[in-house]
Amino acid sequence: MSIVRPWNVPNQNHKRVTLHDVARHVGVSKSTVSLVLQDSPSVSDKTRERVLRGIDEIGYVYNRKAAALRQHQQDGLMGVIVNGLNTPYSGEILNQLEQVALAGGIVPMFASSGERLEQQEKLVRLYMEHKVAGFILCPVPGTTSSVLDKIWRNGFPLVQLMREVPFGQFPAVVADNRAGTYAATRHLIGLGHKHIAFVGGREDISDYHERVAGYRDAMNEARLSMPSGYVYPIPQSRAAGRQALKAVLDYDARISAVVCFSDLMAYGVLSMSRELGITVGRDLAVVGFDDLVDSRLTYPALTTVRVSTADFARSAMELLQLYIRDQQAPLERRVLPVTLVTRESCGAPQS
Amino acid sequence: MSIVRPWNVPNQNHKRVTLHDVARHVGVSKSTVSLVLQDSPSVSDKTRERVLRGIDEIGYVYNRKAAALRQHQQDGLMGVIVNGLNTPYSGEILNQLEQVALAGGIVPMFASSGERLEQQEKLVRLYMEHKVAGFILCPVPGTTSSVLDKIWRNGFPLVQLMREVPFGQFPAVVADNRAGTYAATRHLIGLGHKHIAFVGGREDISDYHERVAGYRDAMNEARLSMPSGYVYPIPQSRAAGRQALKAVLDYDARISAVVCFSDLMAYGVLSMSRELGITVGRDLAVVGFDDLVDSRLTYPALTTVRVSTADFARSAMELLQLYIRDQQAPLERRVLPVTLVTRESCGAPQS
DNA sequence: TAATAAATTTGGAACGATCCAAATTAAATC
DNA sequence: GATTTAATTTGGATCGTTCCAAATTTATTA
Repeated sequence: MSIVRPWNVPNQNHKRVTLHDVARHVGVSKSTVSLVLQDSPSVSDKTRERVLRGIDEIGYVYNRKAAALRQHQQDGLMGVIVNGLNTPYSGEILNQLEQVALAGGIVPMFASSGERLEQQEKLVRLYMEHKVAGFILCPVPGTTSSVLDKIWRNGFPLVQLMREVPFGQFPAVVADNRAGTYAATRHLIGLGHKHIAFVGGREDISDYHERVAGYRDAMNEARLSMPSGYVYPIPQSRAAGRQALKAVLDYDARISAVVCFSDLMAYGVLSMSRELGITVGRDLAVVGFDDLVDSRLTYPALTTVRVSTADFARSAMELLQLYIRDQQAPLERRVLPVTLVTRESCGAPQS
Repeated sequence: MSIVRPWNVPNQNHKRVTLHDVARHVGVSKSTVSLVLQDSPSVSDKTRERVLRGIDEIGYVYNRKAAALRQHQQDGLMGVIVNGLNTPYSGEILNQLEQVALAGGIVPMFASSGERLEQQEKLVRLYMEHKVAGFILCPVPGTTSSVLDKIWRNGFPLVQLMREVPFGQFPAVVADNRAGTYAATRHLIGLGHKHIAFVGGREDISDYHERVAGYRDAMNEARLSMPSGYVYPIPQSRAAGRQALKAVLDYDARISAVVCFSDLMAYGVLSMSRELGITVGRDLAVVGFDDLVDSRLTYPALTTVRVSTADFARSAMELLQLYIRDQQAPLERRVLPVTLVTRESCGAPQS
């Protein structure tokens, strides 16, 4: 396993301006310049001023690699691995994470696993080589706790985002999935629906089971029957949503409501409804999950379960920061609250 | 200007396994281990084998920082700064860029400027401190060529993506914006429209002017009049699209077609049309720009100008690689071809 | 087998910052 | 002005690699 060489880069000739150069230019020692950089109180205002000016004059750029080398490890990078860069929900989370991270002086490195185990592994290794301070990770289905354990034991703290590895003892920030679909399903039941399907999600990911459980809770509570064909798992995408609607209606034409694993799935359901001549909000009720920004502008506007992406980001960063400070800190698992936001897609009066 | 400290991280105690440890464990010199890592041909198969095993046994992780320090500079990072992480178009580009980059052994660092100059500047400085090999940058409106010049003169090659700084002599990859809106407008004219508006875009960004120019070209060619209110620039978002439609219809109720600066704007236009009881495809023709994945599933499906995000990514990386190899390489500016994809939103038969 | 050539392996000097203890300078006290 | 004390400044040693010239081992040839 030899190292990956980034392209074929000629050893850069461009002579680097170093701390030493600044020192010489200003006429002090390199130690002094270093002290100024980390604004130590033990340097006089006069010299600080002079050094600062000198830095500007010769265009010095701080070298974090050299610094990190000396001060044993990390230089303010953080690895964030999500399932996809171009899925709308990830986009919103990334955006939030970036803001929180930069505010804390941390530079996030985002990447997507594409739901592929070997890609995830490759990224993890690469990021470890770059000595990230820690990982925020949305584990690919099939990730074993031994994979996470290897990361952790190498000295890299990690927090799981959105999903969890089964039986693993690692920090995580997840939505209250069960409560979300429970509320959604209850809402539909309250509107008089009797035949309610659940579509989308992958059976090998933790959040799927939680969301199905919430749906089942509500259905059982109302003593409504759920034949096997009412639950239709499928990896999420708009296209899958289209397919799923067709599948459940084929199974039982009486189905008058579907709770979707995600908004993305719901978009597909909406699209297929149009194609089948079904009017959503009247003939069919649809609930999503996530509350993407698009969801208030779909036609009809989508009733959905909201999870705050800002909360996700903030909680994840807080936890990660905790474990970076102290890897031995007690294990914490945060469950974020969800709220049902009713719009037009269920035909109910808007909230 | 003192350096930004990433949180308050205790000097990591976790004893690092170094190349030296591997050497001692295997019983060779550190130089040999280093040679194995870079799979040099001058090491015998037997020792290579032994070293590789040793690396596994004691769980060594390559330290790119140390390496980069010695080999004068970069360690395979690349800075990518786009305008937003959560805009659909960026998501698609990021996704493509990541794939191309990783395939080349480069780890991309994505960030968003949020269209704010000072944020862009901060990111650039941060990335320079991390010694990225180069930048791919979608310049914030208002970016002067002197800003880019500073980056370039510091030894960091850069390629502009999607937009260009005025009068700057820097490499760029842009879409053939003018041809795109020209084709879109001609399409509408061909369908018999006489009152055609152009909505969206910021006047301080290069692509806006190009797209408006394409629209004007077609209008002039057909001798159609364009009173000032027909062109309605506004920073893009769905909400802006809604507002824009209202504005142009207020200005002239005869307007029967709008070419939008982007698909995102078009989504807003679609949404507002519904609200106003206007049937798109019959009463109003709408054309977008970008061809987001969503655009084939909107209602009605959006006619739009496609620019391949894969082409964008590949071209940008090729150029960057070129300049990383040789900063003196002749200036290149790539204009990517566009194609009009006709769907339902103009009422024309689908292509 | 000795001499030569080729193939491997190796120690030590970088790289550019930080940290520490020691040296210098300035301020405060007698 | 001499001492003590506090405030600044400073030279090395160090972090974990790579690179180089030199040393060692192995293979080839006379």
